[in-house]
Amino acid sequence: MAITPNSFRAELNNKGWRLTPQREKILQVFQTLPQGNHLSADDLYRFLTQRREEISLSTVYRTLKVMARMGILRELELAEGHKHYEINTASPHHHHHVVCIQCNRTIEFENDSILKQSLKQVEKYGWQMLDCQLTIYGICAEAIDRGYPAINDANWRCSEMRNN
Amino acid sequence: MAITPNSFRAELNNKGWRLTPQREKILQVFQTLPQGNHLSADDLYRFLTQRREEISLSTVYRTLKVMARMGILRELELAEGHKHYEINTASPHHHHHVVCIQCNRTIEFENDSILKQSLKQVEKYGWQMLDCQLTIYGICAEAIDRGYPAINDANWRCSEMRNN
DNA sequence: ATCACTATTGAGATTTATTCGCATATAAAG
DNA sequence: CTTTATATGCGAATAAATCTCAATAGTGAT
Repeated sequence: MAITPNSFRAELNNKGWRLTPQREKILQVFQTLPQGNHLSADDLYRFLTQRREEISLSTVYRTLKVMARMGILRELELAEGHKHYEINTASPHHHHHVVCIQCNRTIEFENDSILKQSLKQVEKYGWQMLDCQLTIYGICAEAIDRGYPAINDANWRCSEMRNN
Repeated sequence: MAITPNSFRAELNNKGWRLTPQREKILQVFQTLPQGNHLSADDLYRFLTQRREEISLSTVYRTLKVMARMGILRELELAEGHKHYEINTASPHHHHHVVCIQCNRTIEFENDSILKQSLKQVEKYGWQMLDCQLTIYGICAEAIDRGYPAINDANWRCSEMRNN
């Protein structure tokens, strides 16, 4: 099931696109990235150039976009103001994020039921799913201690949970 | 439960901030926005200036940020390259998005169980939730017809759903 | 293997969204 | 009414991402 250079080439060619050394390198980086790490375009560019790989920043951006469109990478919108990317694995390693908007800390968690519900949702419309991301924005315990109480507290009770 | 100018002021003052005419106007715009609409900073700026309201683009950006941090607005990351904002209502009108990465079309859907699961998740860590967003990226039926098959098709079967 | 075709690359300029700096204005609290 | 710190407006400054275009190089066909 895991993508290989050859299946990557096949998928690219299938759309009239090409496998280049740059694209292969980028795939390789993401595949060897420890579980839970994600890179920005700039992170990736620095990483590759430090390894003396020949690649330009433009190509990094272009390749990230292509791979996200193919569903190979997940484009994450955390709280830093720029995008991060990681390998888009299907269940069981598919995960979601909790982000503290005060300190930018992120926690990952897995939840297969969200994946299932998402799939059901898109199939209802006849779409194809590339990725689904549940991102929870909140305030971490430490930030609360430092005096950042959120206001919306009581609002976040589902109707069902409210009457108790 | 709905926020009023007065409760808005109270929440702002509570943090040492102020209710200004600009902030009140912005709240009002979002509150009267038809369900399902979302605005970019620029949309909002144009809308207000067309109504001859006195406000600067900087203030629009600043206010959107403040209100998102307070949990009053949801900051949406759809597929257009810039952020969109909408009122952040709790259940039952809380909704999520399906986005076509080819044509940028978005569909909303409601799902209370996602809200509940998110809440459970953050409480586990002792955090406060401001917002949770499930965003599903995919390819709409029309785009598939026009020849944009996604590659990841078979990957998106949960282990459970695979063996049938 | 070679060819022709067209996608891709690299480098730098450019665009677009968003933030910043600072002087002025103005809510809020006493 | 005064004080004080926050908020505003304007334009300049950043930062991320995209575009331009000539040169390069995968691909499929011959």
